[in-house]
Amino acid sequence: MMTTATPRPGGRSARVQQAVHQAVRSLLAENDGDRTALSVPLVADRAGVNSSTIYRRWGDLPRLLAAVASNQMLPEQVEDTGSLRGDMEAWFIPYVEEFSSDLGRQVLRDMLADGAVTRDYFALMNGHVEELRRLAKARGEAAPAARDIIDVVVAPVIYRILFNHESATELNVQDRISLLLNTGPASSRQS
Amino acid sequence: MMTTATPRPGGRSARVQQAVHQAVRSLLAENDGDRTALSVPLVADRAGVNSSTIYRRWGDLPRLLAAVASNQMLPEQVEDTGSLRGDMEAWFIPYVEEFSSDLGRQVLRDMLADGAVTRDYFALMNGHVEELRRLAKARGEAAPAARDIIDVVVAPVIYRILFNHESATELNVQDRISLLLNTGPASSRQS
DNA sequence: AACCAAACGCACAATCTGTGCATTAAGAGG
DNA sequence: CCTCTTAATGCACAGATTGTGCGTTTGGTT
Repeated sequence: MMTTATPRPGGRSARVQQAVHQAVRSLLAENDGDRTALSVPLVADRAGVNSSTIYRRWGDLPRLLAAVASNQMLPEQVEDTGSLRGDMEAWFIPYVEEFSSDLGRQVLRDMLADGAVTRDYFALMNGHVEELRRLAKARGEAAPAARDIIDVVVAPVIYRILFNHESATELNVQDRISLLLNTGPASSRQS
Repeated sequence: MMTTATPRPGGRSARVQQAVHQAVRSLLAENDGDRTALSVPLVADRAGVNSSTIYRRWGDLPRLLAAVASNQMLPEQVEDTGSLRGDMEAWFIPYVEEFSSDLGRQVLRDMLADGAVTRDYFALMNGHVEELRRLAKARGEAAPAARDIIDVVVAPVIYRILFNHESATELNVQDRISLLLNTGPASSRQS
């Protein structure tokens, strides 16, 4: 995906990458996402691979973790459910469910450690948002600007996950979608 | 601040903490925020302190970096400029200027590595937001809910800094504040 | 002045990092 | 099927880092 494009996608390279990624995931799960419990040699042993391979392909542990994270965090493909609201819920709610957990939050943070990976990921997210809009327009629905979808729905949710460890229920994703689509509770309650 | 509360605030402990924090900051600045260029012994030497001291007080390098970051990221105190808009601009714009830079973004990420520190920081941020509202209400102004201030202004800005490396000018903080205060461009441009 | 607990420095074994050099395997072309 | 080419991997190892047991120092207290 947004890992290093392998010139030989079917061969040993691919097997090694899969083994290493799997090793990272299982080790993280075993230690509840504690980074200090991981090391390059540990991952290498678990993957049945030499440490030097990891150093060469990924540079260091944080970047390996970032690569694994970005693969794990791919949101589901956008699907046509018949309405923009439906599409957004089907696309974003499972995503939030997964990454608002303790382990999911750690995965998010791992990805943030590598700036290049993170930007690629943002671009991918943006692509999915554009796809949502394309589907809506094809149905004749009005669609908010991509920028607004990010700013009103995605950003506050991710921000609150990262900074305040909020759970999926606290985050109230459906309300945020309603807010975006101008059909929910008032957007700015003054007091 | 939100580092370990020292039972002996005036003594050697305080001096050591200051020396270590300063050492981290200067080393990070010298290496443009490259974490791989730092290590516990390096910081210890620079601070004129033994490595074991750092291991004991902070546990490991990521947590030390998180502690330093959270101290560095304190937003200015909220001040009364005569209007909510003015208060918000005076409070948030310099903050964004500082942390939208490459180095600032790295500091943000360092803080995120420690969940406890991050939550404390969120609480502090929330406190400042409440202070903004208190001042506004004391002047007889209407004030948006704290939750909305975070979701409309703070979250999108921080999200875009973290995930898309946007610069202060791209972020358009003033427009976001206008959006919050319902006096700016339409909140949701449909197309 | 004497005491106590917290904080620190020292020393050191275990582990990890990262790189030169040899070896293997995937894919291309005959 | 065989050979060739080269990217990818394994091996070995010097240097650096991690993290802890133990003795010493410091600062607040009585």
